[in-house]
Amino acid sequence: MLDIKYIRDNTDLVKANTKNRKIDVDIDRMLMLDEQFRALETKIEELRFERNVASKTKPTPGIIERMKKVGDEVKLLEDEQLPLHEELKALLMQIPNLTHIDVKVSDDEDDNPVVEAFSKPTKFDFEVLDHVQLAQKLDLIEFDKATKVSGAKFYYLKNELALMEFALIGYALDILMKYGFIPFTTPDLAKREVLEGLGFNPRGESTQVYNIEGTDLSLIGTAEITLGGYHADEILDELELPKKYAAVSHCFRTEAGSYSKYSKGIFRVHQFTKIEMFVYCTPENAEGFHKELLNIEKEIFKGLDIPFRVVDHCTADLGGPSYRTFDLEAWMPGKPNKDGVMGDWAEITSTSNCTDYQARGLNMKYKTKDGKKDYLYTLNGTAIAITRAMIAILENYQQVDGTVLIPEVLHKFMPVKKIEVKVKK
RNA sequence: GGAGAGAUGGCUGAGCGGCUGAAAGCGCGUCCCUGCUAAGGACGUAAGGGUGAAAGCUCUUCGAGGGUUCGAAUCCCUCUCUCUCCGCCA
Repeated sequence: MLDIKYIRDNTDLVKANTKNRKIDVDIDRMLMLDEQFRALETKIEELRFERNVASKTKPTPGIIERMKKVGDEVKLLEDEQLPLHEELKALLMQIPNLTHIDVKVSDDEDDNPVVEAFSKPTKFDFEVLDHVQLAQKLDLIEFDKATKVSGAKFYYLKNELALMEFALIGYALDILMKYGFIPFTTPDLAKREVLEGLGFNPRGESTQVYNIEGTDLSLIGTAEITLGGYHADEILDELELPKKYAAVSHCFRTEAGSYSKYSKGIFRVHQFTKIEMFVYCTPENAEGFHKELLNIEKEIFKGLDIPFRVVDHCTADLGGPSYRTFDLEAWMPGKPNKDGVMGDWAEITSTSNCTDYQARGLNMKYKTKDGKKDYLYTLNGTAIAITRAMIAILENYQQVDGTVLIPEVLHKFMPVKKIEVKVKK
């Protein structure tokens, strides 16, 4: 969340930013609630002060009578204050983070400028198949069985593709270790307060989050949640920064309201495996680490030899906590573009600089040598999202003879170099 | 799942209705003495909020939430977590 004092002092700026982000929050109402809340707070404090003074010593019967009234009045005012505070907080949490000066202002969420294009789309001299067709021919994914067992948008990975999950994990972790990331596996469930503190909304109408009935737990949609909650309510020493973490986790998403979006095969699913990078650092280092995260993502996909480009999220497409977000989009030969022609770019990774927005939500600070305290900056980035990477590999590495080659960098992590049609036994 | 013990500041740990935002020790900081180390002394040292230009004044917080009371770290209820023992189990 943003600092409410900042919003008070920079109301016009915050309003404009919120509008650019296409978020509809009644900021005037929030400020009005804030003012009422503080006015009540002052009254309550005066009464409590009176009571505290009286309570220092044994009171006379007269004072006891007076204090009974004071107590009742405090209670009354508190009851009046509570709903104000709740609405205020709810509104405050809806206000998105500030936006990097270089981010394109646009109200079209597809209007993300391409900032770097590294390679040309893969060329084929035969008719390409999409990953669903390839997976079927090569017996790599089971959709029908998954539907039977778990429902739509679930899948079983099978044969070489099941092995490839572990190979991709091994490959990506090797690179992350090189950059000094501490490897983690984390819980797949997290508390509501953690999700909310990080700027995820587990209860809204179009929530992406699965909640566990009868608990305050949610299935995580990304390890950003468990890595971001890791230092909740802590004050870190500046000397131990940065903290660079990388976690392998399952990710669960309801995909509510995403029916119109491209969702063939394993592109948009309820569950997948992902390695997430997360960095805690000081404000002045955040931009540098954002670049580093992006560079690592690029290194991973350059190594896999997948054509990709980098886009810079426009204001309409930025998530609430993000100050700036870059995506890697891979070339997916089997994905139809908006004109219905086969082949399109599709998101495979995303890295965000969340400045102090998440740290304020979870009360995470750092302390300098001279004892100054301030909120940490947090950044996150996808090292590899397994299903999306698999689509890119299958579709870009398909051969004229119907086989799929395994990227060379994965060879040391897998016992096969080529995916072939299985002989039925 | 059953039985018991516990949860207090950066840490250890006292307090068990009012003078306790909290003894003592450790740690940390500033200064003094000594000055090669080691040791010694003085003072300071929780977080968050309101108000204020600031100094200051003030409120809240002793796992969380609720209750009793003029007054709660202290009493009552509920929950969460930790530890020990038993059971079960990958």
